[in-house]
Amino acid sequence: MAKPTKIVTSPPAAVEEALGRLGRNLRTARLRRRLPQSELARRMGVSRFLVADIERGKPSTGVAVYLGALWALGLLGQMGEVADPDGDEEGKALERARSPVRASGRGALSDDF
Amino acid sequence: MAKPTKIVTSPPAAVEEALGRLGRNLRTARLRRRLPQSELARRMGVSRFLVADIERGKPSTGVAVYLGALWALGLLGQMGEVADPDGDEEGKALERARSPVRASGRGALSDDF
DNA sequence: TGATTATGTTAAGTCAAAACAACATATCAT
DNA sequence: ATGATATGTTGTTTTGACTTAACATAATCA
Repeated sequence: MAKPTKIVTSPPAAVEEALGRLGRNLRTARLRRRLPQSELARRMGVSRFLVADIERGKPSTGVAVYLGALWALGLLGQMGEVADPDGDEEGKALERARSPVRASGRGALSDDF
Repeated sequence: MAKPTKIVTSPPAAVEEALGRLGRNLRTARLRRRLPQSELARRMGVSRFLVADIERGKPSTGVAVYLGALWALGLLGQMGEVADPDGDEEGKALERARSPVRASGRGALSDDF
């Protein structure tokens, strides 16, 4: 990661908490499936140390490692809702406030780039 | 990241897809809040380039950066359900199959370490 | 229109993420 | 108890993630 990124070296408490819980959840899911870290690591194509890292909620580890674990455990689907625009009530409210009338329900705000 | 981690350099399609959607969702949420990348970056304590990276769904970027963005956008709460043991039907089924009778509902499988 | 702002792009330097090996210590069978 | 398996720990090496800076190119607005 190089030049100490503050958010990674010492993340906000809420982020650390979320990371810790995610790690514990991954561990629980793995144990339920009776997979050793090494076997899950093999399926993901990484070393067993990375699996240990994510189960500890290590902040600096790449997202793809976390998502890869979810994928290998058959739990990736749950990521779909995470920042889903449809569930972002605050964001929708802000948008409504800007253009109160418009929008027939889909694809307001073109965010293609 | 060092020695090219396969799952990070070329993740499974499902992971890449999930990452892409997450990135687009983050972008949508930011735009709705009328925040430039630089301002979101400032609140997260990182450079604006990192924000651009996660909106593109870059796999090698640290989890904490993604979660930090969710946090700065007020969307971190949605992470709580991600690998939640209660929602892991397959895992619960496996556990039930191992100890068919037990379990009064809570905290089967001690996963403290 | 021109001025301001937002985002993309490139380059160079720093430093820690990740792999690997080797050993220590659980944990689980038998 | 013994043996096998799973996880933690330490140290070394490599290389790419992240930063800053400077410039290019939209996009937005008075």
